[in-house]
Amino acid sequence: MPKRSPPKQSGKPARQAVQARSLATVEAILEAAARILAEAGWAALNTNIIAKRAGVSIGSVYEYFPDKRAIVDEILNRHLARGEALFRESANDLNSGPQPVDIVRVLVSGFVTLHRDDPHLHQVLSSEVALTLEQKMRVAALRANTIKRVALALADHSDNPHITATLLVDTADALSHRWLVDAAGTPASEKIMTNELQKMLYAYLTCEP
Amino acid sequence: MPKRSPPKQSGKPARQAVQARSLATVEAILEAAARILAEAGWAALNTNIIAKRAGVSIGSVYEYFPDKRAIVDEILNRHLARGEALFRESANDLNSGPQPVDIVRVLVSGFVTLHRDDPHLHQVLSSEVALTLEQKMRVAALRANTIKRVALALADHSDNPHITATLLVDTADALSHRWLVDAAGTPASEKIMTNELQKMLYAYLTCEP
DNA sequence: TCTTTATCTGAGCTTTTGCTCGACAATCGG
DNA sequence: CCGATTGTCGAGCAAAAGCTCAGATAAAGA
Repeated sequence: MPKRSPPKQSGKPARQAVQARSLATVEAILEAAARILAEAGWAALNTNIIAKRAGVSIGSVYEYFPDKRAIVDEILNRHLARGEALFRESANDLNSGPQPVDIVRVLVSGFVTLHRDDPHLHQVLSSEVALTLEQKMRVAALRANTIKRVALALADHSDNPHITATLLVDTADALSHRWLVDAAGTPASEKIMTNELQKMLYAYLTCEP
Repeated sequence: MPKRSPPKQSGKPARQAVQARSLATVEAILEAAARILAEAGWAALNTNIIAKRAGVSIGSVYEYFPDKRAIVDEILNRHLARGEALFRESANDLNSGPQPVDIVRVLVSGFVTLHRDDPHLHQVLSSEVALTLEQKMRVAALRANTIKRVALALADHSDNPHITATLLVDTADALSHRWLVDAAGTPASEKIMTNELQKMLYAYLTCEP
């Protein structure tokens, strides 16, 4: 007869934390994994190291995560969730018929906020960790929604809002990513560059050829 | 007494191909590795698979490459070499006091050419394979040189050529990468987007606030 | 307090995979 | 044509890393 009721019978179901200490264990595991990734990269990440750094045993890791990938997935999911939340907040700032300056400012400051968070970790996540199909679709959906929302705000300022919005969004995302994430450690002149980025997007929006 | 003279004594020196058939073996190995990366990603790449797909034995792989990483390094080095060659060619197009339109056109078409080559492979290389410090420095140097060259051409068209050139280069690189590499398989409207990209860069260069 | 449930432990099993090595085959030089 | 050199082969070794499990400990419940 089975000795334990809830844990697992043959390698599958992960335990759901209920007591406070187990909650802390889960967080310690996630934090340890994130720090190892940020400091040493994906190649250095293994479950034994995670357990040691989190101050728990390897067994505990597998009580809460079915496998190694699930740990990284949770880190990734939390980042995506922050992006989605930030999108919802920023969308409000585009409600009352904003002018080009406002649109550009909201867009750039939004991506800067997103990319300022734990740059080393996200550098590794974006350049060393392969996303699952589901995660790729979630990223694509967030991008599509952002473009759609910006296109709406651009209705009076462009004769092809969707294309214009695509340029604005992709540029703000890619450049803030490059300066804040890829160049993490080269603080250079974040202020100057983001300011210049706004100038470029504004020029694109307002200048007639 | 040692049986073989050149091969290796204790695991280090890789053989240098001299006969035609061994040259073909090396190319087959590199091609197989590239195809596996492009089709299945870094996680699916192992030396036994590479050998099988290349139609050679695992022993042959280690005759020409000291370890697995060296195979990927060679693929990476060839791509970097193409980028550097393309830079030298394009630099010539910026010699005779080019106008903003010319500068933008050369820049965008250069990055488009670079990113059109084997998009799936390079998507994996840029999002799953960790670069060595040396490779990162080589990429940084190429970027710095490109910016410097563009800044020179901009001398008469900007009061801060270096900052302006940084925006132009990083934007052209990042956006063409996103549309041609990340979105590989979504051919969408490459023509339209790169055209719009040129419009944006041109507006930034020529419009006064 | 005593039972039950929740959580934690870590030695070690198992699988994966990078890589070696001794033998064999092809090509070349003279 | 016949050594010498270059190139090929693939079973299997060894290390790394993912993961399991039986039992110990802590908290909750009665």
